[in-house]
Amino acid sequence: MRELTIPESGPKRKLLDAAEQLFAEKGFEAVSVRDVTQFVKMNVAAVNYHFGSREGMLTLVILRYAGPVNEERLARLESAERKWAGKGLPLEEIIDAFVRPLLGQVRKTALSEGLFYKLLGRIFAENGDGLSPIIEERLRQTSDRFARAFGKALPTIGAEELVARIHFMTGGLVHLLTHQDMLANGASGLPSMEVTLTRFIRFAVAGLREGTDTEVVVKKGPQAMFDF
Amino acid sequence: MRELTIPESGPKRKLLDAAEQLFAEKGFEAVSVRDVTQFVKMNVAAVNYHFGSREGMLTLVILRYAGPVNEERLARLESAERKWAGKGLPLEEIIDAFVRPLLGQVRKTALSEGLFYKLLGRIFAENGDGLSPIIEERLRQTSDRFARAFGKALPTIGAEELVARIHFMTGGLVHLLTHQDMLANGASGLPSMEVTLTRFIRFAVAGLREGTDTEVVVKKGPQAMFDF
DNA sequence: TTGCGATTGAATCGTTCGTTTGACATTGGC
DNA sequence: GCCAATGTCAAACGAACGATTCAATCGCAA
Repeated sequence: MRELTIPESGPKRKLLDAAEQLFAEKGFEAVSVRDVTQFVKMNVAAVNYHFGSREGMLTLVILRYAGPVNEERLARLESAERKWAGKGLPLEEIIDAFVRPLLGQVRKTALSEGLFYKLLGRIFAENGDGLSPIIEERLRQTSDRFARAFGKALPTIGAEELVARIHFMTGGLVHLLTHQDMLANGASGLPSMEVTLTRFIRFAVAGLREGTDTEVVVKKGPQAMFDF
Repeated sequence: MRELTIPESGPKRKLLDAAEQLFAEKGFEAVSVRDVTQFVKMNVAAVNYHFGSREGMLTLVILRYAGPVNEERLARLESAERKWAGKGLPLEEIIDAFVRPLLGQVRKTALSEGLFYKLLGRIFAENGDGLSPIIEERLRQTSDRFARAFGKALPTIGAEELVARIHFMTGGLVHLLTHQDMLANGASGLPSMEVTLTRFIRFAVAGLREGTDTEVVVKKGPQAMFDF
């Protein structure tokens, strides 16, 4: 196996750029090493020479952006916690720290905005489903850290309920990233990601904060258990 | 191409059952026709004989459950609309009509509960991304119908905002289905889907109803182009 | 029993996949 | 000029894929 550092130029960089574009367009499984090498008119063997395997290339593609995104997430969260030390950290700030770093990384790539978000969406959608252990570990660290922050900000909500709500939120975020191009509405074109994320934060804050814990006493029949 | 009706017994049924289980476990792309036929100790040619192609089999697997789910969704929505005619249809009822049919179909399959929800999640996750046109059309009909109902129930929310919020909600639902097994929490085992869906409805209602339209005046950055 | 359509079986087709090989080209230091 | 490191190249490998072929077999009405 070759080094796992991210190249700033040269043929490795060229391959990574091509791979990331194709992965974003068609998904991780739908792109072969031949697709990638032909895209930049290089030889098939180049991928295995530079990355050891297709998997190695995939790992680097993901690491190149998922890494910085997760780091910025944690940095923003800690900065916010310092700022609100003593007082309780508002829910909006946590969610903001979780989603806004997605915006920060988009300009560092040659990809179009939409494609970049799709790439990120695909990364977070798998969430350790066949991804390399390195990536999986980093994702887990981040989500654990945020889960604790959410718990502090929402002390009246039970653990099980909270886990569920966080899952709902992350699901919405993934869907938002991967289906961003479906948000276009008639006359006006696509809303900017800035606007979409702001909308998402409002949505998520409301859903997370809703009431307190859900009464989980299933009364009798399969469907008569609503009391909101 | 052979007939597109869903068999109640016989070798076609046996193949469909095997395919649906494997698709649910590993995903649509990760299962070969050889996997399916070997699973029930039939010949490789059986799939192409009975369904015309792998794609034909996949379409039937999806149609067998996505069909009834969507039909029940529409039936429940119309029933609720009749019940609340005149008065405004409450948001909870719309979402309930959208998600509860998922519960109704689970007992009609030999699959374990968890696997069945994964299957449904995979279906709705693709949402016309490579699925057969027949299925795509039905999904589109249903989501159009519900989008209109949501619009009526939330008249103060702008169209673009509403589309975004519905996307957030469906994303959460898909994630909930596919990652249901991650909702387990320490001591107590998995919460029942009944409970999880109830939680989801509360979450979604709160997010959808939140305030009115989002103020979309982006303060300084380059993208200030919204005026609804 | 005979005949016939429906089904199954083993074998094989042509493709595509990730990966490997070994020859060849390029480069920089001595 | 020479060596070794580095990179590129065409070619091929074995495995897996969906699909097809065609003979063997089955169920069952005539």
